[in-house]
Amino acid sequence: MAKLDFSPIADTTRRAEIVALLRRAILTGQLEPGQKLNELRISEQMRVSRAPLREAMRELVQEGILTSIPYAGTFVVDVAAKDIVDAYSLNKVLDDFAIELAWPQRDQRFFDELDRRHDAVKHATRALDTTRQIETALQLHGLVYEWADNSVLLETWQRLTSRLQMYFALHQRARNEPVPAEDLHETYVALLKGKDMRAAQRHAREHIDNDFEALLAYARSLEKRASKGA
Amino acid sequence: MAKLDFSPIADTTRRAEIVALLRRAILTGQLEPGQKLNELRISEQMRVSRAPLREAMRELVQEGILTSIPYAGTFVVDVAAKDIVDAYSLNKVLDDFAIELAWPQRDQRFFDELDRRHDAVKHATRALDTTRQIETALQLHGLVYEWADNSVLLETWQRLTSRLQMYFALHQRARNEPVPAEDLHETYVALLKGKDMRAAQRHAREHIDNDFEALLAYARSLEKRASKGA
DNA sequence: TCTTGTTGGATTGTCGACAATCTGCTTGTC
DNA sequence: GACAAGCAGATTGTCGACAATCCAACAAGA
Repeated sequence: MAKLDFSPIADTTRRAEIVALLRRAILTGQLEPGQKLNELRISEQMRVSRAPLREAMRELVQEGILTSIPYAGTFVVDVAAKDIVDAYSLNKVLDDFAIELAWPQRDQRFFDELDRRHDAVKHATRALDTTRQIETALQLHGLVYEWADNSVLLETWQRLTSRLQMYFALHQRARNEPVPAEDLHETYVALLKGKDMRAAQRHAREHIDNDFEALLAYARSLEKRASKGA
Repeated sequence: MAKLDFSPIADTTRRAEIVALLRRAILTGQLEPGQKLNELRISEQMRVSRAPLREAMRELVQEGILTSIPYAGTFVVDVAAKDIVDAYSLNKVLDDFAIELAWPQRDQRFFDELDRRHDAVKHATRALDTTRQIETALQLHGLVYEWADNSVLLETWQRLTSRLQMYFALHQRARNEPVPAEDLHETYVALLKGKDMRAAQRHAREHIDNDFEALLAYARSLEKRASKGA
């Protein structure tokens, strides 16, 4: 018999597709923070009834990218500078842990996948596709989590990723400048292939700090604007 | 004007109440792992239509204590030994981080609340109310997370707590033995009041390891039973 | 006997309509 | 003009019914 791995077939429910559509819209910044989601309008646009739409929204509320106030509406979460600080400081701790767990598990498949994802980042960078660049960069960093073989950790990371992606997307849209042509992940990938785990962890922390500084500045500007508006 | 803090008024939607009811049933072990939730039956029992029930179930799926398979049903999550190991190893890392963040924030209110929650544990222990004992013990440990002033960390802890509570409840129900009369949290509370943060962190890790050993033994027995049944 | 197709019942997914609630405006009163 | 009461429109929450899907039992054929 031929050796062939079938992957699970596509999601068949409307609900799942709606979740994917909404998530994408939020994470790419098409839906802005604080914006209200009108159920009737969205359900008509998607040619779907409100039932599966509402169920999808409940999922995204629990995922942390929507918030719901009974009888008032469901909104895209507001991004405060504090949230970004919180997410990043936790991310540092988790990255440390993930690298530690994944380290002894590294194998040829890990290295191959590392290169594949790194290539994806480089490709998106060359294509000046910022949205895709953010997505692929996060997927690159997610590899150690997938290899850590800890389902709860992976799940936690995925939740965190949603927010980070949203923050990055907003940041990029706001600055609206060309993406950095140089490749910031070269060292990260090299260290993950190397023999010094501590060095890899240290680099990850610093790498995170770099991204973080730029994002935080943006977050602060957001808050200033908000307080002026109020 | 009198200084008075009003707490938010009760949840007004059926959905929220259903979520609370189901969560409680799952976390106390009234609904067993792997058990299927029949929508029609539950909605009739609760005298509620399926719409809010389904929305509530979506929330609990995202919360990680239910799993859903399209057109097949929604089930209470199965507990595998690996899951418990994963949850506990992550919990250790998070506890470390939480204590570190909360440490400089400790104030009189913190110490008062620490004592209050400790008393609650002791009370539940004396009353031989195992369910309540688990609940209060987790709330005691949650205090450092609340004081850490990191919303993402707190949220992560709360998700983790659901599972831990479920594991503990199942463990207790399975063993069905009287709860330990002695108080295991005395040292923990004392160290959190003291001056040596490292010592507190170390103790938390060891404390976790203790609970973990007992739980893991139970989890292994669960798996044995499952493989026999299959 | 094993495999394959069919069929009926049960359950989940989706829909359209109705009820409950909120919000902003208008109206009336002082 | 200021303020409270009440009304109208819009939106969310809930309901009951229908459609799509799955599963187990059974039948038919090799």
